[in-house]
Amino acid sequence: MGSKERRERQKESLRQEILDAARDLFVNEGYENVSMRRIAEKIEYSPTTIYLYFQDKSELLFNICEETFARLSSRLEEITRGDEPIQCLKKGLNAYVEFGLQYPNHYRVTFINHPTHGIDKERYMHEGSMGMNAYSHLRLGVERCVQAGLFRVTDIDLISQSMWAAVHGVTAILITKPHFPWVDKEKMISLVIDNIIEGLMA
Amino acid sequence: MGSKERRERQKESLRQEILDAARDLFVNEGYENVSMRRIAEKIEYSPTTIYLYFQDKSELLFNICEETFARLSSRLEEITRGDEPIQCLKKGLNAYVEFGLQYPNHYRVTFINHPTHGIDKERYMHEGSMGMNAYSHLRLGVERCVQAGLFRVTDIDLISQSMWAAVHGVTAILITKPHFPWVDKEKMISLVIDNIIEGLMA
DNA sequence: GTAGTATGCTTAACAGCGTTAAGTGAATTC
DNA sequence: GAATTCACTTAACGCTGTTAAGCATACTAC
Repeated sequence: MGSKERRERQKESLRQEILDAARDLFVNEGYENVSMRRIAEKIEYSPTTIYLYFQDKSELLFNICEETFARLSSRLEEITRGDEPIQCLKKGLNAYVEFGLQYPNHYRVTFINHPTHGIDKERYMHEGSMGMNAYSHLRLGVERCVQAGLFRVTDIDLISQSMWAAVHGVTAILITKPHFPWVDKEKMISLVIDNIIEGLMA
Repeated sequence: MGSKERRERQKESLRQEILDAARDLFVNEGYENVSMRRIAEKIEYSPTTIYLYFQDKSELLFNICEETFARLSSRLEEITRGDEPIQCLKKGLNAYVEFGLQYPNHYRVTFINHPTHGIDKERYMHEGSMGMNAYSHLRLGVERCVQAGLFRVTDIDLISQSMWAAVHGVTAILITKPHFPWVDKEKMISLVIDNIIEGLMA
């Protein structure tokens, strides 16, 4: 009796269809500018159908973000496999920024926008989430530099967090202020990364 | 015939009342979580009355932010009047972060949240705005360091922008991710600022 | 002093939002 | 063939920012 499995497959396929439609709209128009009704229209179902597959709008987004940040995570993993720890770290930080600029709406939602008074403050960036996964790659890169005795500071988490803050700053500000008269985006990214690492080296 | 002036004063006073109510709500609960109806309730007028004094919700916020960032600007001005250019710069950057953490909702709205597809992308941070004013103070501090020959890079705007990006990063991430297990917020702020300046010095 | 107008505010409504309760028609089970 | 389950829809709730229209009060002019 394969009918049960067939129906299972159909359900899964609609679930994916919803996710695809939502991703497309979120990425191109931004989370806040996309309504459940518009997603429903795109897949040609009624709005309420979505709620049979996802708890609410934010869960849609969460799934899409985890998926995207899994890609960042594996990208970072490749990079940090290199030999020279300082160069790896630089490349990793650079990849982080480039990734954010490549998926500004994902980045916006995951790292820039409101936890405000919401419940799901800890939905993203908790133990085991893809965002945390990416952070742990950065941490590993820092650890290697510290263990090689390359830095004047030795608190690995302190360093990692300050680096994250700095690269987040470049990424976020370039995304949220695209009309500011930036001298040269690439130069600025490099300068931030170089300075923060240069400043750490003895 | 002072009646016209009296009415003028009354209008101005209600305008302020609206602004005060809106500021209080925005700062304590966040822009997105406050409705026009709630502001109206607080001042005991009908919601539509607000529209006789302000074009829309975003204009309310804009006025409040300009007001707040004027304070940041003057705070920075005091600081950057000091003698030792590097110390001034450090203090200025520190003051920037502290200010952001002191008024997280103002900061959020002005520097963190969506321009998305809106019209008023250039409402904040344009020539003559208080945000830009604050930036120009930072720029002045950098200029003094460059002219004193203290930095290995000499492009003043490039340096200023990379510094802004870095301190924005710390500020923003501490505001938006308050539940992340930060090692020590103050230490992280210091490390970012120290590193970025250390990295620039020859 | 009264008619006419301008001012300041309110009531009612529009079009949209996320979300839920109730209902419907077809497929599956017994 | 009847009962039940399943996938989905229709209608609605309560909220949002915002606008159009209306209604008193205060001011102006004759």
